[in-house]
Amino acid sequence: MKQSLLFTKTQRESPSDEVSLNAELLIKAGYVYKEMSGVYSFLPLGLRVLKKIEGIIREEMNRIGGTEMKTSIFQSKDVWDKTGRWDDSVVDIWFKTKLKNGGDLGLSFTNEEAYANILKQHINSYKDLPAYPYDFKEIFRNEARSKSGILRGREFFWKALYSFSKDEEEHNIFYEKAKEAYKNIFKRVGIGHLTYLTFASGGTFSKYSHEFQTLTGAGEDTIYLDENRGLAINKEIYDEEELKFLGLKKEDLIEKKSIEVGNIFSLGTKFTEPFNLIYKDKDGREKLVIMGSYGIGLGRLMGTVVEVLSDDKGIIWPESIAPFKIHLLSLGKDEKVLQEAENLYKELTQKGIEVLYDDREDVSAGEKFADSDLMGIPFRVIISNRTVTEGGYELKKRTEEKERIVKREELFKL
RNA sequence: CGAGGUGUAGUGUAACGGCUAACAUUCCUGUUUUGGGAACAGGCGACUCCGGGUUCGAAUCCCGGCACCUCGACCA
Repeated sequence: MKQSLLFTKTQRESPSDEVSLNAELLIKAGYVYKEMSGVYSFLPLGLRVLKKIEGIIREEMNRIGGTEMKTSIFQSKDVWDKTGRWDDSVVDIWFKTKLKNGGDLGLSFTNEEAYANILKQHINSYKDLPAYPYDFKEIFRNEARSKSGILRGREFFWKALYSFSKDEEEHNIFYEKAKEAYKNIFKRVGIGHLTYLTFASGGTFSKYSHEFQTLTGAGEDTIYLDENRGLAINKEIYDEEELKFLGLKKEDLIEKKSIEVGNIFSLGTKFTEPFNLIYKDKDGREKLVIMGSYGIGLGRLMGTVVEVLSDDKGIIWPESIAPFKIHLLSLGKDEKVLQEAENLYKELTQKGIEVLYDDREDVSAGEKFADSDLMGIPFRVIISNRTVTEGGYELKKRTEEKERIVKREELFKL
């Protein structure tokens, strides 16, 4: 993409109504626009990052047998009455409205009931199981207070997968696979080294759920971490008894602030029972389906990466989720420079390499550098009078201080 | 929802109860410039969050509302 066609503009000053680092940088660099508290629009650059994250999650979900679909954001009262979760005294974060004919309508705040209801139409036999449907979707929660930029919003984009299994054993096998898939996801988006499997409250059907907590001061959770074992326990359930049960020693644990970037949960028959979601086993006996849920907030994940991987100049995207791989800058308006930059842009683009080409002719070098640092694209390639004279291109990684001259072969090898 | 704070051009800030609401940046025009947010000149851009009140006079004081931020409560 040519930067002259990118309508978004960087800002020098931080917005006065944002304190959190992720929002500050994403707004300054033109990735997101704040509509209202807890509600952000994703601009072209922001959407590209979100799509990259989506792609990684999709690959990992498909690899463990996930089948993607798209469920509606609109939810009917009837479905949610089955579990009692339509009731405002049970769930107070619904956004609800009325249809023209007076009927009730709610906007999805989670998906368990919707999935159980849909699967009810299709699951009859043990031959139909297991099933691992999932979707990417907007979720709406009327939070009393949103905070921390895009880390906790009233509208957010998530991936939710629900597992439907014949029995506990089959469920547990998938649950472990999901755990590994989640580890892969966080590793691939660049925060694996700071993300820990964390034991958290499990509810009625299992002793624990598992959260994936990324260490950052911007987080709203407190965990007790055993760094050597790579395990943590959420403060919510932290006590002597739990520690003993998990085999964790108090003296090995350190208290850390963290943000929950994902969670996986065994639901047992909590949602299948109200929907009478049953199947016939080999002997013709009816059994309730065992369910599990697996969620990741994509916007939160994106914000967490910014929190954890930025410096005083701006964002530092990992290659895997950067909006572009290369930021190509032309300096000055010398004909030769512009021509060479244009050629390189075309060539790289034709090879399928994502390039943001800063082709603005009337912008000073310093401003281009500052913009580039702020946006955080992994590789910067500069074409200027200097490089034209010397031959080759100037290459600098966002994570490195010094640039170096590379020949075209070397660049294309990258 | 409880507590505290803040609302002024697109953005960031300033202005004693008193002149045409100022400065920087962005943007536009022109000249000059091009390796770390360049220089000069000129210009556009604000019902000072909304509604009411006090006052000869309100961005400024008072009341009510709304919005935003922070702490807490809440939070699969």
